[in-house]
Amino acid sequence: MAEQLVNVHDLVGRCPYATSQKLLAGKWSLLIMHELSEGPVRVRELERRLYPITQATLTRALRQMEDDGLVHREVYGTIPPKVEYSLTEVGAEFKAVLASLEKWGNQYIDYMKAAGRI
Amino acid sequence: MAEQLVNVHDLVGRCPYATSQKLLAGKWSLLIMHELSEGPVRVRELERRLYPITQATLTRALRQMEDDGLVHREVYGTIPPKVEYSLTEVGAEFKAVLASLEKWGNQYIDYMKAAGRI
DNA sequence: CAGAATCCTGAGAGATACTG
DNA sequence: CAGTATCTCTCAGGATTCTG
Repeated sequence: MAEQLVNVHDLVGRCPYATSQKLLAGKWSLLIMHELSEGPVRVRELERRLYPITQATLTRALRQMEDDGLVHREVYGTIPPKVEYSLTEVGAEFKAVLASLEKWGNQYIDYMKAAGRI
Repeated sequence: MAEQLVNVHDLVGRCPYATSQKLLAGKWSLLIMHELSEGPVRVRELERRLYPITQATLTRALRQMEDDGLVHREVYGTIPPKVEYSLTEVGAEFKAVLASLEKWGNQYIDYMKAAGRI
């Protein structure tokens, strides 16, 4: 019996780690999830908070995340236009991850500072 | 008073989210953390589990993570060579994040399947 | 077995200008 | 204000070869 080598790319949609990696791959997705974690935010406001992200990049990221089912896009038919992004149901569940990530991130920062590596 | 725009890149080393994003940015870091979460693993074994990662890419990633203080490299002066990677103290703390990520990842997969989007 | 050294490619992100 | 359309460019990652 030859050893079977599993291609990890094929695990997206099956393995929670491979899937998460894919979803969070971008340079901005994690930060966007965090910004939306406390409620809907308008595009312009996101742009400010994520400075120096560019409009094109932000739009691309948000659309991708919408396709991935993480965020919801709410369009108000007003002039001037108003669009708010918020977390979907599954997206909101991600807040648990954000919480543990925040905790660990702070531990990490403290640790590295104490070790003089920051 | 002009509005101050904070550059999120400057938050690395201060904000837990910006910092985590930076650390997990790579295509493989999250998966490597997971593979090492249950104990030391030899390079060759990592290569197999992370197929189709290339040797050069794996080495680069591991060295970066070593610099970041996430993993430890143990060299056994034997012939043939044997090198094991393991999580450092802070690296091991990351297992809490992996746990919540695993939970969420599975929720996500189930949710998307139920919605027929996978 | 582990990894160094090269070269190369492509996808993602930045910059810019324009529209309803 | 939100979004589209291009174009450019960087660099992370892939492929390959070589060594102790």
